[in-house]
Amino acid sequence: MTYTIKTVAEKTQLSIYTLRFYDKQGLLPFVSRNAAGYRTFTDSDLQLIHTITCLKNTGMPLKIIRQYIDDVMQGPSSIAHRQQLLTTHRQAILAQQQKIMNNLHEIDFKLQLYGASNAVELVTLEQQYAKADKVANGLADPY
Amino acid sequence: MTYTIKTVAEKTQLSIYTLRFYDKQGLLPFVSRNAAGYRTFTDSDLQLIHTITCLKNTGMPLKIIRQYIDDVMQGPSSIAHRQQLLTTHRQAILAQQQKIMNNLHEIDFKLQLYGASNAVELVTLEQQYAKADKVANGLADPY
DNA sequence: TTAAACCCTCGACTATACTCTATGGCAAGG
DNA sequence: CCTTGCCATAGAGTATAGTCGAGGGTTTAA
Repeated sequence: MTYTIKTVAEKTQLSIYTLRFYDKQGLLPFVSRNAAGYRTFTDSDLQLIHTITCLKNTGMPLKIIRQYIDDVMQGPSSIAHRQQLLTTHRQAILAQQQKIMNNLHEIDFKLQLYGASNAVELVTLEQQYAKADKVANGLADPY
Repeated sequence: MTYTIKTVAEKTQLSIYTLRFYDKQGLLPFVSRNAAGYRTFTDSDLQLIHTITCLKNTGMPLKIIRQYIDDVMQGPSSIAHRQQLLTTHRQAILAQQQKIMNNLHEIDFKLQLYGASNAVELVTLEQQYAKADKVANGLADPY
């Protein structure tokens, strides 16, 4: 079974433009062409594109994804380097998740404030405090 | 207590350039200027900048952050809109976290593969499959 | 009072990741 | 055979989020 770029675009939720762009960036060296120069995708290609989107979705820059793909093209000799790339990336993901969770808690705190029965009062007070902070320092009130 | 842009940059881990850029984008309408036109930050300003980085770190585009800040400047009358913005954003964060977790599992699966005692064999096999997939479809072998 | 260290704006430049247009070749159905 | 639709490349354009340099005013400390 082989697929045209259009079919792959539908299957992967990537636009045709993006697929061609990725190819231009060296992310799809594994995609063969037919006699007419058309990209001809196989199932194993889809697997690799899936891996690429996995890495992209977790925030890996295309440059690094390219390194990983280069490793894949090189075969088993690059396993150690692939491990290094993915392990480093794994750490980055976890750190990022942690950071986001902390920030989410602060957003939840705000939501709690806005959802309180005396929200108007609290928000007004907050603004009064900010204004006072300006006035006390001889600054114009921007509110 | 007031702070210069340099001090704020140190405190917030944002560059001076970024702070000025944010101001230019309308994210810091609450920052007053002194007689010489210098930005003069108060503690309440730092609080708001903290909120901005919270939203930015969780992936909110500057355009939307600006809407939120505009709400804050408007006072208590915008509470409903702030709630709407933050609630929507909260959903987006959670969806994103879920997606990342799923992708992380796949990366972990790869790492497990590369860490297996017979990793070389498995990776070789994988590549053989991919090659066979090409050959079976009359395509050139890109590996 | 003057030099170093800051601050300002404006506008140009960079990086990343697409997105689209122009131009032209190939392919499948009527 | 020819039109419609899909494929190709090159290169320009867009969006987002900064980053920086030039030119010029301000503050501070020796």
